Order: sequence, then structure tokens, then C-alpha cells
Amino acid sequence: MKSGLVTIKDIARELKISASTVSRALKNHPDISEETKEAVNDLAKKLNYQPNAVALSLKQSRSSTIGVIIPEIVHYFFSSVISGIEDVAYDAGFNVIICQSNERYDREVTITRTLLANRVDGILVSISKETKDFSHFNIFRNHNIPMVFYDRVVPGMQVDQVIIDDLDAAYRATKHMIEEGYRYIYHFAGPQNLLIGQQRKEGFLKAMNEAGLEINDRQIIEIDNFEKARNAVIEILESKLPFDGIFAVNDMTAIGAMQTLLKKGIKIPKDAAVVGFSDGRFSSITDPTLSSVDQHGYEMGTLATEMLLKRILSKKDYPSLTNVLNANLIVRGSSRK
Amino acid sequence: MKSGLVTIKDIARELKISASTVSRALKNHPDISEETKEAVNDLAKKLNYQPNAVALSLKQSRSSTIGVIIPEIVHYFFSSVISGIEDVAYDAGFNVIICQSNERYDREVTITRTLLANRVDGILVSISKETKDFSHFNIFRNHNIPMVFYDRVVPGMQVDQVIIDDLDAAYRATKHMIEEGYRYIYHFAGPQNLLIGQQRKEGFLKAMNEAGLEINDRQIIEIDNFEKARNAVIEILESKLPFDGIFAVNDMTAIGAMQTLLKKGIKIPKDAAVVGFSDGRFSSITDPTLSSVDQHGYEMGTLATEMLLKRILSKKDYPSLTNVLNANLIVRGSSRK
DNA sequence: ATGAAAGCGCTAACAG
DNA sequence: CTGTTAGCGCTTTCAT
Repeated sequence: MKSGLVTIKDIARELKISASTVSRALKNHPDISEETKEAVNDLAKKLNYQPNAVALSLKQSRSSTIGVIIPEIVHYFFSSVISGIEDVAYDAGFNVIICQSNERYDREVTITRTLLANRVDGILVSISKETKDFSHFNIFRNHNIPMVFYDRVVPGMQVDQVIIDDLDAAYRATKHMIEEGYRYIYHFAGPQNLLIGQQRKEGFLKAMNEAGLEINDRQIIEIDNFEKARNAVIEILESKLPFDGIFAVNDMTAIGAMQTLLKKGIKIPKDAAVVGFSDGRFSSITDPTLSSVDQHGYEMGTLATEMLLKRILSKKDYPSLTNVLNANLIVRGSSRK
Repeated sequence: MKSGLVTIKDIARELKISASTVSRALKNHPDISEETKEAVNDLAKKLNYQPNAVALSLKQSRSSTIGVIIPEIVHYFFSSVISGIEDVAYDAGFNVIICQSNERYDREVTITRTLLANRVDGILVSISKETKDFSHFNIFRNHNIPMVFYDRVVPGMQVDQVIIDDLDAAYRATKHMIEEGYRYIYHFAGPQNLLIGQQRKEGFLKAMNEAGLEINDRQIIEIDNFEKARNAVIEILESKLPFDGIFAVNDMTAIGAMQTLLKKGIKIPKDAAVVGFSDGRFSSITDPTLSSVDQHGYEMGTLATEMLLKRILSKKDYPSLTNVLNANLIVRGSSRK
């Protein structure tokens, strides 16, 4: 069924002029006489003419659309990133197609195809937890379709990226705990195939080593969600090994840990500290409030989009760039003795 | 710059056959000989051919894309809705364009244009808090582009919609509080231009009236966020009027209220109850945990999308439908004496 | 079993 | 100042 929306031809026919004249009049082309312009614009308004972006995309081989691959929108961090992306993109006259991988590799690959089929002008991507092979991005590279990776980037890939200084942030968070007097700190780590997982762990280790605190291998546990954190905490407590702190790879994990500790009678921050990562909406509503690293989602979104648009609009090639945002630690009740 | 992606023509040229044959071979048309099909498919794979969805959309006057207008992704409820939408849409071979209005009327109008320009096959919309005029949706109606409204619907508009039974849910939540023995319950209400705001207030009133509890006009306060809730609570306490409960229009408001009450030495649930609405991720991490109405975001998303796809794919017209989801109250620590 | 041609809506080079 | 023409990539009659 035809949509029935008004086209340039309809206007042309009605005014008994050519389609190209209408097209030019609509774009305020200098060649067109004032009266024609006026007639065209009036009629266009009257008929509620809406340009067909699809036709334009086909014609120009540019869609003025950017694709966004995002693991899961439900996280405060990622939804802030989206807000940043949209603000910059809309201001520049670009549309945004947002696709969730739901942390699944196969979905990520499919999305990649869809975005390509829709001829997006560029993509912003944060890879899923499952992704270990990156060849689905080759086609973008091969066809010079710009990509910018944000937050969850690919180690060693020559491509624009914007990240926060995860290592440093984790280092500072851990150091802060040590300075507050905690000694037997555990790290609930993220998946180690993600660079952010590695980096946060590195930062933790660096601070511990620097302070001369020994670490046994039970002190680093690969765990990154609310439910698992509960069990992990119970195991730690049952082990009877010395323990007085947890630095978790994200806030939900930290909160799961904190809840279980409190339930088991551990006082926070008196007996043990908990520090999270991301600074979502949760951190200020827990009791005690949760210390966390502010990941600056909105800024990451704006920055990544600016980088992408620059790439899209630039004629010439230039070397790939990495932009590192500083993350700051927000100290709250859960780690201040 | 040309994208350089392989087209049907490239394949045709290489194989010295016509573009139409390639097109047919790719779609496994019965007229085409097996060998041709094989040759085409092999070459397509080899050249990594990706069909151009833009051209297809133009040709078919169908984009296989649905537009989603959503107030703010950061809310757990809305991001769950999106997940539901995506799951159903993808399974049906549809793409999804998600646009945030950020609760602003002007943005909503702009989005409407963008979606139209991109010739989406239908839209799913939840209106912004600011929206009081709905004429920007007329063009969809006039051109038979299907719409389904979800959650924040337009009163009196003849259009498909999916909502939860807000009135009943609010009624049950309030009734529960009354049954637990609370008497002087305040309602922190949402904007009254949104139907959901009205309905939740109605439900509250119904339960109060039914129980024969009198209400003065200070007991209903139009307030729907974390920060404002804090001040409102202070005012209530300072008024020295009898008070022992708050039913809030959403969880963040409830949590803001609860925090302030606790800070002021009010014991929850002993001295006062707090009940929220939406059942976001927060409700189980507060102390005490927050009783709340489960709004079933995911189901709302799937249902709305199914309704929309049915409309899009159906040849004939049929009367508009309203689908009402039951919401259930989840009783937690904040309201159980 | 395959090809030629037209057209979706729009723009831009070229012509006048 | 305006019109003609061709073409973006694809599908689909209508021929052959």
C-alpha cells in the first residue's frame, strides 16, 4: 500500500513546474526566483510535504544516520551514554539507530549486518561480554565506514576509541581503601576478555602491591553481578580468612556484596569497606551510600559521537585516536571509616 | 564518497547476466536455474554482498522499521519496554529506531517528523510529561501509518493502546496500606495531564474513600521525583498533622521520601509506610526494601509491538483496541508492619 | 530461464 | 531562471 505522503512530484504537477525546480526551491537555491520559491514553499506547507529521507539516502549514498551498538540499555551508565550520543547527533542533523546486543555475540553480529544494510554513515560500538572474535567489524574497516569504540573497546585494534582510565580509577579506588586503613581487600572482577575487566584488576593489583599488601589468589574473584556477589561473600566469610573490604567491578555487584555483609552482621564501613564502579543511580540510595567511580557516561557519549562525526565529515584520513576520560572516585559512606 | 559496497549490478556484470536475474536468484525464485542460483550465491558470498535496505525501502515504500518514541531511557521501566519491543520486532524481521523525547514536547514533535521522513512503517509512543497537544500525531492517522500508544496514552484518542490498570493497581496498593493499619496516607502524585497520573490518584482516592478515611487537600501533592520528595516530606513532618504513610507515583519519589523519613527518625514500616510504583531495580536494594507495583515493562513492550505489527501487516482496517495489563503489587519491607 | 525497461523520490550535471 | 535527463540499488511486470 502506498503511503500516500506528498512527494516533490505532486507539488510540481500542481504548480505546473518541474520536479527539479521544486527541489531547488525547497532548498532555497539562489537560481530560483522569489515567486517560485514562495509558491513552492506555500504549497509544500499546505500539503504538509515531508521530504523522503529514504530517497535522499539512496541518492546521496549517505543516510545521515549513525548506528549504536550497546550491550544493555538497562544500565544507568549505558543509558547516559545514549543521551550524550543523541544530543550531539541530533544537533548535527544525524539520526541514531540504537541496537542492544544484550551481551550476546550472535546478536552483535546480526546487528552489524542490519546497520550495514541500512547504510549507516558510521557506528559507535561497545562490545558484548561474550565477544572474543572481532571479524564482523572488518567490513566497516574495509569500506571505510567510520567506527568509534567506547568503553568496551577491542585491545590492539587500530580504531578511534574513547575510554575512561579504568586502570587509574581502579588504582585510586583501591588506594583510597588502603588509606582508610583496610588491608584485606578482595576484588570482584569483570570478565577478563574485556579490556575494562583487565584494567580494573590491574589497577587493584597496582595499589595493593604498591602498599606492600600481599594477595592470595582467592582474593580476586571473577564475578560481576548482584546475585553472584551474595554467594561469593558468604564463601569469603565462611573461609574465615582475614577480610575487610571489597572493590567491585560495578555497582550492582558492590551492592549485592554490601547487602550480604550487612545481613551477616558485618558493619560497614566499620568492619569492612565496599567500593563500586560506575556511579549509577543506586549509589546514593543504599545505606550506607556506596562509594563508586564516576564513569561519566554522558560525556563519553558526546565525545564518542563528536569523534565519529569528525571522521564521517572529514575528507581525508588520519591516524586513529584514543581519548581517555579521567574518572573520579566519589567517596561515600561505604568506605569512610 | 561511494561506500564501495557490492551491489547486485556488480554481481551481474561479473557473471555476465542481468541484474534482474541476480535479484531473483538471491531470493530463490523458482524460475531461475539451479546453476545460476548457485553461481550467484557463491559470488555474493565471496564478495560479501550486503543488500541495500535503503533501496529496498524506497522501492517497496516499506522500510520494515518501526519508530519508538520514549520519554527517557534511563528509567528501568522504559528500558525494559525497549527490550520487549526489540525482541518482538527483530523476530519479525523489523528494525527499531528508538528516540528519546527527554520529556520535552518540542523534541517529541521533531522526532515525529524524523520518523515520518524515514518512512517508518509504524510507531510506538509514550508521550512526554509536557505534551498537551497531540496534533503532531494526526499525520500518521491521516496516512494510515499505524500507531500504538503504550503506558502514557492520550485520553480519548481512537488508537491502539496498551496500558496497565493504573487505577486498580493504585487502589490495591493503597488498600494494602490501609489493611496494614495505616490511616493518614499521603499521595505523591504525577502530572495530572498524563492519564497515568490521574488514574493513580483516582485509585488512591477510591481506596481511601472505601475505607471511610477522610482526605484533606494537603494530602495529595503533585510531586514525582527524588529531590522534590525530600522537601515535601519535611513539610509534612513540620505541619505536625497526622501522618503515617506515602503512596508515591513512582519508585524514585518513594525512595526520596523514605530516605528523608528515616533521616528524621521515623521508623519504617513501624511508624509509617512507603509504597512506590514501577518496581525498578531499586526497590530491592533499599533498606527497608520498597513495596511497589510491578509495571511489567517487558510484557508491555512485547504486547505493544505485537499489536503494531498486526496493524502493519494487516490488509484490512479494524477498530482500535485497548489492552490492559494487570499490574501486581509486590509487598516488601516498607509497608509490612 | 533470462533480459529489458520502468519506477520508488530525489538531486545534480547539463542544456537552454 | 527553469527543464531534461540520468541515476542511486533494487524489484517487477512484460517480453522473448
